[in-house]
Amino acid sequence: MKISTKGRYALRLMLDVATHSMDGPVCLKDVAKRQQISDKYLEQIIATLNKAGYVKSVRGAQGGYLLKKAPSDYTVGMILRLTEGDLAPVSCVGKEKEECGRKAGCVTTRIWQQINDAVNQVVDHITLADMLAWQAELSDGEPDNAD
Amino acid sequence: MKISTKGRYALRLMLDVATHSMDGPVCLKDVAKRQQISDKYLEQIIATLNKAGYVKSVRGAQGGYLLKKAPSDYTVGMILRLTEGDLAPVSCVGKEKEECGRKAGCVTTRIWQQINDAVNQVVDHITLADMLAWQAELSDGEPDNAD
DNA sequence: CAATAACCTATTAACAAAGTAGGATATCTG
DNA sequence: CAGATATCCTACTTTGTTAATAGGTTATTG
Repeated sequence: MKISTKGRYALRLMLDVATHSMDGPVCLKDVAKRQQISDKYLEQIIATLNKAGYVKSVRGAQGGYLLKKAPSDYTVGMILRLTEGDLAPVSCVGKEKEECGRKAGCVTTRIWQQINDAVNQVVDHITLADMLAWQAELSDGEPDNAD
Repeated sequence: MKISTKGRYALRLMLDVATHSMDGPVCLKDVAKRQQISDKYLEQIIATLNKAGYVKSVRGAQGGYLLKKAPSDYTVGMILRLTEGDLAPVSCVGKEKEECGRKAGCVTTRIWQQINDAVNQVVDHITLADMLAWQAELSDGEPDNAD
């Protein structure tokens, strides 16, 4: 039941870009430094976000990444599903249902369905904008992890 | 975010024992046949359940397993946590918290915490007794998977 | 005593997670 | 234009976990 680093890093990456893109594109080297994540690994992760059109890239010196839309347009669910794949606890529930043959008399499915619903309820109702607000409220003026 | 076969099988195993223990101990060979799971694998899983005192074993011919308490005394959460380990989506949340250093300014933790709470809310409020009721309601007289 | 079934431990095959590595391409700045 | 910066792209490796298999020992019943 763990969320992998890919999904967790993707979320921190998006949040970091959202936080620091006031003055131009945010480059991965800086994100890597602030978030303490390998920049090479971030490269792979942002590639997914880029292909999905979640960020806009600016190549070359002084380049980097920008969010394509407003922070309030990105739910945590969107970001996690893109990077993690379906968040369903088993493959016979969720978007990409895989039938298991037993479906009819299978009572455990109800549980997986409820877990799935509960998780979605959380992740689909929190946006990057919410997280930005939390951040502001927490550090209240101080920089988060900036050096 | 997947639940492994270990946890899923454990749940079906417990439910199967609960369902079929009216007339004496339930042996793994029968569970394996009904649930279409390797009996050798079930052995390992029930060992965990046995050590935790969730089931009572009866050795020798005509032996098998029985629930130690009433079905209503086993929540899905108990069974899953025993076999899967902590259900928390990340290691810095949940029972066995692992500090990650960033804790203070870490805004993503709130999300993992909320997911954790949501999942627990589901699994800690469903018991084997509930599942037995669902089963009865579904098949309504017919045997579930019995041969 | 023979069949049954729990108990115990080790091993393995397959897969995924988590990152590394090395280069090609585009763009800005001096 | 040259050089620095930073994205882009693909392949590889390492490590750990999952999901079983395998092969035996011990206890109990008929």
